[in-house]
Amino acid sequence: MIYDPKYENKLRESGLRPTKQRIKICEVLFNSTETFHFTIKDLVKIIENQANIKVSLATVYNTVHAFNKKGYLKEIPINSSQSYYDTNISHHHHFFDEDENKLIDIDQNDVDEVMIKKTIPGKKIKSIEVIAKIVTDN
Amino acid sequence: MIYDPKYENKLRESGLRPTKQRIKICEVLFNSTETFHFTIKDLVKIIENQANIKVSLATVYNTVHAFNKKGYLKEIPINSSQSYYDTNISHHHHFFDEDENKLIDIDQNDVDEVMIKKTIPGKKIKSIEVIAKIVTDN
DNA sequence: AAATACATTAAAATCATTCTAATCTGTTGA
DNA sequence: TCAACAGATTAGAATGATTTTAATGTATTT
Ligand SMILES: [Mn+2]
Ligand SMILES: [Mn+2]
Ligand SMILES: [Zn+2]
Ligand SMILES: [Zn+2]
Repeated sequence: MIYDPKYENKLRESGLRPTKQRIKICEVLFNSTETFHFTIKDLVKIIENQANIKVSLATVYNTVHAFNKKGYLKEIPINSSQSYYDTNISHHHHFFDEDENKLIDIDQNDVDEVMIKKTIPGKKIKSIEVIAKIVTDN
Repeated sequence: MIYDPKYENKLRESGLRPTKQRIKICEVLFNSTETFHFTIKDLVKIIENQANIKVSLATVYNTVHAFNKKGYLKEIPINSSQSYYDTNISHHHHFFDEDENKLIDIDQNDVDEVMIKKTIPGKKIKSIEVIAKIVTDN
């Protein structure tokens, strides 16, 4: 089997071997020009729809976790029973539509850079996320 | 039984009757001058420690949900299997210490107001939260 | 090709949260 | 005051996302 070297690199750099299940996950996550937000359940559904190949839940979790740890995916902090991930790893922020339970990107340009004056001794800031909850206006 | 009218009001305004279990929960949540962050598990532990009275998990969830809905508590968006709540309902933001799994307040004064230029038709912003993840610096 | 290390999988375990349904208590109005 | 009712409490069951297990399969190394 010939692997798209882009995916092979992403996988190896994430500490994973390029297997056909993982290549399939990569195709779903990284093939499109548009980035998107997803839950594990969403991802499994997409794979099943496109699927000639079966991927177990355990493999999906394991692969998404490795990509998240490596920084090829970003987990978005949301109050939900499910984790939400983003294939857009550039610095940006989010609306969370509470009616639809959907994330919407806010460009970095659409928010002034968040400057935090307070510091915690011995700690460094790893990430800053802005989450704006939105609801139907009426 | 004589209720502290402060708690009786909070409860009634949240649509709940003032029972001794709920008064106890109020004492833990609202008695101290210091605000604090907690998970349901934390809260149950505090109640058990101070406890002459037994409160079921179902009642704790039910009461916390009612206070959150009414705005007497705030749920903080965090990637965690547990929900984190805040007794500080004033507008402020948070560090999340990933080593300790603890929230730390950031005063409104310590962050410039977050202005979002983007709008979504038919939707209004309900809340804006800034979460800065911090880790040991070395 | 054989040996090894790592991956896949179905199924079980875990654990926070929600639900159920039996029992109990605060509230109200006769 | 006190019966009747609405709502509250509770233990335990159910749910559902996530993690773990352990048997089997596959990529990689030698
Ligand atoms: Mn997670
Ligand atoms: Mn919740
Ligand atoms: Zn995004
Ligand atoms: Zn706080």
